[in-house]
Amino acid sequence: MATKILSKTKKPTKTTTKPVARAAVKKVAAKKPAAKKAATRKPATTSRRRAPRRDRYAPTAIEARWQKRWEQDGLYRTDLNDHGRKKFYFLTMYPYPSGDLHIGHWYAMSPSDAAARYRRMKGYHVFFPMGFDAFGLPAENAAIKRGIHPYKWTMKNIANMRRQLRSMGAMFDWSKEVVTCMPDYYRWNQWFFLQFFKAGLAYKKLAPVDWCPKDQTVLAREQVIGDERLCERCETPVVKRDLEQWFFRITKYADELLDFSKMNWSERVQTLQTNWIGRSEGAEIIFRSESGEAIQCFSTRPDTLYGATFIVLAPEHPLVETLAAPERKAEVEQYVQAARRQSDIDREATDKEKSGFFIGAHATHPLTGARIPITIADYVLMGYGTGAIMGVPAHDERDWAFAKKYNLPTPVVIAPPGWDGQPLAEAYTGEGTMVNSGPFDGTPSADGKRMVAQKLEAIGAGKAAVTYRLRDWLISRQRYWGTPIPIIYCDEHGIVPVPEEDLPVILPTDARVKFNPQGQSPLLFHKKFLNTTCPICGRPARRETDTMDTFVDSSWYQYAFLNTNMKAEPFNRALADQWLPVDQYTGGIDHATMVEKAGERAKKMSKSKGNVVAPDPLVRRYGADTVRAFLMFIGPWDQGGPWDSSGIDGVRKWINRAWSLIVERPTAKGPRPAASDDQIKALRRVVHQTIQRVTDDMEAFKHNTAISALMELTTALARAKEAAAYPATVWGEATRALLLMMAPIAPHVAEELWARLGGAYSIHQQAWPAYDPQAAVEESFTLIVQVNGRVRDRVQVPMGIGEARARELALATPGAQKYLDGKAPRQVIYVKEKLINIVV
RNA sequence: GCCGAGAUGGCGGAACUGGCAGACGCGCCGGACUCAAAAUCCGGUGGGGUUAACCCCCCGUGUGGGUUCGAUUCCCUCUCUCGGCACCA
Repeated sequence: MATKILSKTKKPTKTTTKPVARAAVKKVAAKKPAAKKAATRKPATTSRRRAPRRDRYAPTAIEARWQKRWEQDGLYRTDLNDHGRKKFYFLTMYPYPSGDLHIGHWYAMSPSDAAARYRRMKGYHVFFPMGFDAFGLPAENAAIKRGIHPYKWTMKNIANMRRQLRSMGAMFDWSKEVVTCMPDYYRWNQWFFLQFFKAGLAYKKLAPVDWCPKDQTVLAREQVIGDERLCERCETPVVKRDLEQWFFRITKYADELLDFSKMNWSERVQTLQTNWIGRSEGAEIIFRSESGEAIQCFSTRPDTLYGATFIVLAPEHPLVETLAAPERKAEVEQYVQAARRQSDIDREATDKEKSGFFIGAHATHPLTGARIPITIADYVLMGYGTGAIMGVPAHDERDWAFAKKYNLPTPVVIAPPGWDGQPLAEAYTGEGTMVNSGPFDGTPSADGKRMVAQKLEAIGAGKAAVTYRLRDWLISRQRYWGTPIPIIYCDEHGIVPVPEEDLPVILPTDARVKFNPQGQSPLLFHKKFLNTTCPICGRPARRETDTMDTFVDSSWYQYAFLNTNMKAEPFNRALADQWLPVDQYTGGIDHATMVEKAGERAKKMSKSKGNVVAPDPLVRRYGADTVRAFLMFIGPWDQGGPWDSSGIDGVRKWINRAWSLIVERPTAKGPRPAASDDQIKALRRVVHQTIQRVTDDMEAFKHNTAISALMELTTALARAKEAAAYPATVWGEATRALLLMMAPIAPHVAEELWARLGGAYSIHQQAWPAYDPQAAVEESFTLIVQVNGRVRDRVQVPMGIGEARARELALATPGAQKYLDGKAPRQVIYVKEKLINIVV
């Protein structure tokens, strides 16, 4: 649903000091005294052999301990009524309780959690709720296959997935959890339905649905697999069938959905949305048949009206039967049946030859009065526009193909630029000048569109009109495991909405529900549910037995999380005003493709190898911190990609190194030299440069590069530790900064090490480290010396060097001398604190 | 077909506003430790040429062109990959 797609991460401008920081790291490294190498290893070795097992990094124990403590202390409970700080609402896709979390969930959620934790440390009042999208077909399938009741199956899965989600160590506020299959939740689906019904936005009509002939059931779109359109469960080709269905009139809001002015959506998502809505401007043109019927045709090119030489109706068009000449009825019927039998994929194949059929009737051209034939053809779709078009072969490729096949005339009415008056070799669909168009001759086609529409309106034969590809939302499912639609059918009063005070209409969970579908909702066979009384007259009546699409649940869950009293209202207005809009949503369009990929892979693997990419074993082996950090490290988050665990060792090693940095003594025995002023400066420099890098990366949701920076900092600190003894203030600042920056990414180990350093509980309630630009500043830089754009030398110079001096130094370098070869420079380009390019 | 995103070592990926391409990690190679292996630690690692060695040189960010002192970065062409839409009138 369009409303589900929220904005992606913003891209703040970013300033990195990467090369500078790197130089600093190297510098710190270079300070490593030769003594280190020479130092005798023996004592260190023995001590390492004796001591190590006791204090090795043991993720499982640490993680369990801190998770318990956080839970006890309610560390992640958000007081929604606290107005003190700037709010930040993180929303992530709530999972379907399929039974097991897969790696795609972790991929979507860990970076979200890291971002949420980062915001919290930056002083925001963060809300990060979690829940379950608990209605849906898999529960019913499980019931059919294994005889477990959908409710039981769902609840069992939710219990397991809660445990798995907790093992991630995310800062979800479980006190606000929502489970959509609970009456307190779905009663509001029903309530919304009733409001829509009253406003005329919920209506019922006959509509074609996907139908599996073997399972005797209606399928949701996502249950129809692949281009072959096979049933998900039994791989039988799906067919179309007409059934009475409930709809929400979302098309009424199409234009509103296209207005992005108040949205902060990415280009890509806007395009998707625009595509999806498919707005077309044009005109509705009424052709009268000779029998007097009005045929409404939609066209985006009213300017080509004078070139219309035939009318095409969709085979399903309601006028087909009325208009067909008696002697052609049989054949028309045959063609219509053939078209209906085709699967969508055949019908919609663009390269297929156009087929059509003259139905033996004619219509009158509204402007010229010409007599033009009425045909039916399967390239016209009932579901779009009016289901009828005017055929303008000279200016539409499909009409061209159709006209050529059936030898219809193709008069040119839009002259292409520089047209020589000769017949065209193919359809010309571009803009041009109107010709052979009576009073409109000479009008540019762009203006003609408007003018022709006005003319039609003036004579009552049409008007300017807009159509959309977007259809109304079909919300009914002939299924058991969903929200009952709160409607009652009375013989006397027809369709009667359930009174609001009677909500919720409870989905019966007793054993009398038969799940094997008969092409109708299983609820139809549940007499106690089915039979009720009419709210108006009190006489026996029947309930609607269809249930709602699960998208209804998820279209408002961001409100439900903010609700503290689901019994009284769907959401709390004051809290909604305070907390919405959602500040960051993950799980939308981009990550959806990742989850799909992970899902596909999992499917494939389960088929071929009998195993699935499950996070649990990984967590047991590496710990949640490593798994989280690895998922964030592998690449830019929004690019996704297939799951591949090679490389996870690198992340594990990093956390290990951070562990030893804090926990272990320096390798070398005996006193280290006191750190020199230069060493202290260099250490603080790398610390503060890293703070800057990591802060920028966290802001930009670039966890991969944030982790790289932290790895570099860890290395630099480890080397510094071996090289010298730093004053407690300096060393403390450095190690604290490292841990604080690790906290969002690897929350458990950061908390543990923080505690060991004597830090106040909890690290997750500390402020994000402040960046000191003074400390980060470099004293010198490497001036690149180029001759004709190629690097020929480098020279280390002080920061803030003037151009004249830089030029002097650069020209004096051996590299420059060699390539200048005595020639005088023609031009010298100086880029401040970067390079000098000498052009000869 | 249309729209969008992308293409950088053996692999995942990095690169500010046009300024040292390949950060960080994996893998691989070499070394230390070990009876040995694992683990750990240290060093190396784009390709080619040249050298006894150090040095040094050339090529290199999908293709071809352009702008520029200088292009992974900006512009145009083409190829391929991924995603969306697709007989939408």
